[in-house]
Amino acid sequence: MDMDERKMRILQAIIDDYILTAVPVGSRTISKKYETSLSSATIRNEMSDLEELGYLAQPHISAGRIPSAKAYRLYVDQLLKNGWIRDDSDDTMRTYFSGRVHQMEKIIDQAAQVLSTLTGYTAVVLEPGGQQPRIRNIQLVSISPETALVVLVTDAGLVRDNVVTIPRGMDPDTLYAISRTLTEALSGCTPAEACDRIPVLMGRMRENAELLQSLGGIFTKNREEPGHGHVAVGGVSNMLSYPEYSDMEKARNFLSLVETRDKLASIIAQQGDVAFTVRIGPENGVPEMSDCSIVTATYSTRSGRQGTIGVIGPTRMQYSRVLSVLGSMGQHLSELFGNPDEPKTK
Amino acid sequence: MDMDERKMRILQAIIDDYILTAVPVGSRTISKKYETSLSSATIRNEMSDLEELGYLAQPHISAGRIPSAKAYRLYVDQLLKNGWIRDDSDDTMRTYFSGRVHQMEKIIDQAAQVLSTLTGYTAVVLEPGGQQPRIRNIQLVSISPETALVVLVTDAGLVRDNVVTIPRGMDPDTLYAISRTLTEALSGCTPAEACDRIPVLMGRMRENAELLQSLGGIFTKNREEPGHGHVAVGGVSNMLSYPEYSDMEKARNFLSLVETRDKLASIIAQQGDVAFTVRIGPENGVPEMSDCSIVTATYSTRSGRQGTIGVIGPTRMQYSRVLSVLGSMGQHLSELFGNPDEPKTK
DNA sequence: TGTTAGCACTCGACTGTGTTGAGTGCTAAC
DNA sequence: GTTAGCACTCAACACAGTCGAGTGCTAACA
Repeated sequence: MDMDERKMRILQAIIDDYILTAVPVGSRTISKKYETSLSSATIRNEMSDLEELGYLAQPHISAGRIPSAKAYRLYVDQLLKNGWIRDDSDDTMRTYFSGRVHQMEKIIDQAAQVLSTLTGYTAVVLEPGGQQPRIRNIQLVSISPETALVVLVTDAGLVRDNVVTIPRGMDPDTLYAISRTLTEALSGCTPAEACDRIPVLMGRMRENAELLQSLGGIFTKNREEPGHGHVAVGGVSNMLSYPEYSDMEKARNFLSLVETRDKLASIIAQQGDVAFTVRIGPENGVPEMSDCSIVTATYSTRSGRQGTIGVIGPTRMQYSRVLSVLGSMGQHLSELFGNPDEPKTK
Repeated sequence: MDMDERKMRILQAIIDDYILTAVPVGSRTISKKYETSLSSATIRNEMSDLEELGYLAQPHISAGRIPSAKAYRLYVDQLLKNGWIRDDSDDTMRTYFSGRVHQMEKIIDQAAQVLSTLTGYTAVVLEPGGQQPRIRNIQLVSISPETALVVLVTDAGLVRDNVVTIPRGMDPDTLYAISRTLTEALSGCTPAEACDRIPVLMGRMRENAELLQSLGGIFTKNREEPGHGHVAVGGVSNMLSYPEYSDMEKARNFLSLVETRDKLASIIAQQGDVAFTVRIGPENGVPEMSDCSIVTATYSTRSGRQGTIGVIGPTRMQYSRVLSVLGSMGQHLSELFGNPDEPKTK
């Protein structure tokens, strides 16, 4: 027994209907709404075949069929092959971003917000990560007679601030001089490399050994932290409106998973550099999410670092819409981070 | 009819039992578990009186009584008057904070996490706000030939970064010189004041007019933003485990309220400078939270700016525990922000 | 050989009916 | 003022019956 074109059409109809209603779909429904030229009995036979092939499942004997993960996989693969429909959301995307925000974190927050309202599911946006960021500038800014803030500018525009103690009474000019020396010595390095160069610098700047030590600590910390950076989440409450989450226990598990950002980030983080990743149900490997699908896409910054955007929804999510919205958003973010417009000074 | 001491004891017992079980409590329960010297009939009479006084309510005629908001109010007022019990969590508090983190945002995130696990409810921590922050230092850090990052250090240690365009080819030393001038001119100002001084500076630094204009934009933006700063939330999933949220619609409303951080912040933000605020049920004025209680406390930074920490739970929350934990946390945070230890350089 | 009509069967969802038990209010006695 | 007793109420639960959507199978038809 093989998949012929008609079986394909029927499967498609079942998936479409199930995505819409979340109710097991029966043969009569298909025969009346989709394949009007065929009787329900014929559909029944075909459905029986489809079940044998593993594309359909029956919750119980006297209910309709629901698509299996395998069916969704087929569906999505076809969708990706044929090119998803790019809808108008691409044009309207920019209208969702209020004004011109230049802080990466804010943009990411907003992106998650927009994604979730546009899709109706839960959205996650990850700050660009991947390869180690490269230091571009180091500045020591005094904040009290004894402490200074270390501002680390990396090529992602990302700022990591940390406090170090400085010798009492060190004046701003000295701080600046040190900052310049440090920047010259370490710009272009990853935190890990910077850490290795500290001993070398120690020799050159003997008088500030203590300070350098502190800096070393900061670099190691940055290296150790897998650091998914900022993780923005939006539309968590959306999930509760889907019948698959009427079970409180499930909802709770989902929620607490989403709350632990680190875990969430490592689930979403996309490996490889394909445009889209679609993980359906059990494919995502997270037991708490065995009946969720995760769709991710990437965006990239000017310096080539990659960020991930993702949508989490029930397995019966509207894949085509989600893919389209994610595509647009990815492109939009890439633009936004790729060639930053001059700030709006009003 | 008046509240006598026995009525008080019975009311107390009812509240205690209801907080524990969330089940309407009947006269027999009280007579057996709390007031063993009285028969259920006597309790019944007293309960009838208490209902007339507005302290108890009956969900339906043949069920036990549940405490009204007024009862909780009495209960909490007494609790506050007698001084809440400081439990050991004060000592153990610091063990919950992993290592020594120096980034305010991280600390706040962790605080929300700790508060929610310690209480079992939803916790919210607000960055210090209140009066306008005062500028302490301004640094321009170049990030590309044409753009610079404006690092604003305020007395809260808070960093707000924004990007401005700079004249092409401006070298770091010039940037530093400008930074120094700016710092000297504006340190001690609030963003609003700084904004007003821009025109004056314009005269002095004619060659950098454009840059100053951009800075002005940043200041106004900071002024306009009511800016509750960072809002950390923890333990949202906790709420789903309480029977009062078994109703999906309610849970959804709660969740989406918590998701809109701005709204949440303005609800939590505590006015006045009392140590604790307890808003019970309808008292909090938020329709979506009419059956939640909100308990808040404050902490303060070295510079006297105030932040708020809060716990949101069902009306029948364990007020004494929550108050105690909030008290400890407030003190701990104040310590943390008040006299920052030297960073751990490993 | 594929399609269709018909029929028996299954089973979840819903409905209506008791039954139970926790709880109350009231009254009368202590 | 306290308590025992009694009638009453009402949510929760269990049980049985009905309904309807859906299936599988068989036989007839093109």
